Amino acid sequence: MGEGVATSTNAGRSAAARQRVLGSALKAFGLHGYQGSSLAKIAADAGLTTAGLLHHYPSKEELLTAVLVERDRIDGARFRLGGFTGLESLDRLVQLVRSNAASPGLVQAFTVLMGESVSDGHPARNWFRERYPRRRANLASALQAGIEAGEIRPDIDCESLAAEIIAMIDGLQVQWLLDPEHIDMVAIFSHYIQGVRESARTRS
Amino acid sequence: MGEGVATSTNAGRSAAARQRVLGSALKAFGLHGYQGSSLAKIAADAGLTTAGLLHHYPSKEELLTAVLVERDRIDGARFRLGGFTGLESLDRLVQLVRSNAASPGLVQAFTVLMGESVSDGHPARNWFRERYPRRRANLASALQAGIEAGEIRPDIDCESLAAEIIAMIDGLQVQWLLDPEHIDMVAIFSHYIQGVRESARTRS
DNA sequence: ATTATCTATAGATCTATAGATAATGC
DNA sequence: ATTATCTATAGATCTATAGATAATGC
Repeated sequence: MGEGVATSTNAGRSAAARQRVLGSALKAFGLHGYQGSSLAKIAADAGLTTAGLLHHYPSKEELLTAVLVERDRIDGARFRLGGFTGLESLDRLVQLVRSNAASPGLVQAFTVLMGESVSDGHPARNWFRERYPRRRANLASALQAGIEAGEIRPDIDCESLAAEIIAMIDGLQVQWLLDPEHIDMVAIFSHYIQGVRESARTRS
Repeated sequence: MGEGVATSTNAGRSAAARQRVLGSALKAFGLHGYQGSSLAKIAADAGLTTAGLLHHYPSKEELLTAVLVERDRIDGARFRLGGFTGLESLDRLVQLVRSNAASPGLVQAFTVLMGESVSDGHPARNWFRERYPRRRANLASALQAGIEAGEIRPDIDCESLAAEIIAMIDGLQVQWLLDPEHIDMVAIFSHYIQGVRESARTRS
């Protein structure tokens, strides 16, 4: 307990309701996509009416934005590779994929929204457009540090390699979500990363 | 013109209308996704009313199915790698990605539907669930032929490598669609395939 | 006689707003 | 006095059906 505000205060009730709504929204978006989810069902799942939900998030678009911002907050450390550089950052990515494999619901929500987001005028489009350069830059600079440490060959194009690795993560998630029994996402990614390591490291 | 049926016959008018509807539907699904597209707008774009469209495709789901079946028909030869085996099939994939890069509308439609399809109960889900094993088996058997020809190392797991390569194609498309100026999908994929070639070929 | 297409509309949504009610805050 | 939540509903969809109309088919 001890954490957060008492639910008998207004601030506490509000914060608790907002959290429940974010959770229900993420679940609904994963199950049915953004366009396929209705505020009424999200609200009911969070124990509110539609009007009650809209008191906290004034439109469906702002609710989606709030969900994405919340993920940014929670994932803050996750994709930031905190402290891992060079070849070590590649192993760290394998760990991230492994932890994704344990959260199919989250992965499904992100994959659905990622797909929807490439359609014109989708409210998540901007978020994804900003997210990818961030992810690429993050990974690219970790790899660049590996070059400077003499661990990675200096002729590697870190930005392109980062895009390539991120594409592999995203693409494998689709096949895995559609057939988790048959596609061993962690094994395939791990094998792929072995190949990247071998071709990227300085020949000794 | 000579091709097809005269548009003054019933069969001809029908076939022409069905084709227009399929084209409008594919365009709409790419722009707004399946859930975000309305039959009224698709019908209007094809020069029909909603009821007129539903005469040809009796429900929205059946329209989506028809769009996907039509793509199967047209792409029949495309992903089938017809005749290419072993390392050559990898070069053929680079050509396919290059031709995709020239059809952003098509790629967008497929990426949106692919994303939506991982949500529960989506009408495209089954199609994608069947499509991926087909694509993987196709590519895997082309690679297997390369092993038998002594061109590819026999310890390569062709099925896993096929899943890996297909994941790369799909993942790159997302980043490319969101930022085509910045992501050179063909260059990155081509570079990736070079790496695959080098690690897969028998050492001489 | 059959087929293509239309008008009209039922019935079920869905998002969002207006305004009431009941709680906490001071 | 402010905030959380509700009831009620406006207004705009959306899919699909019923049944009419106008063309082609034989």
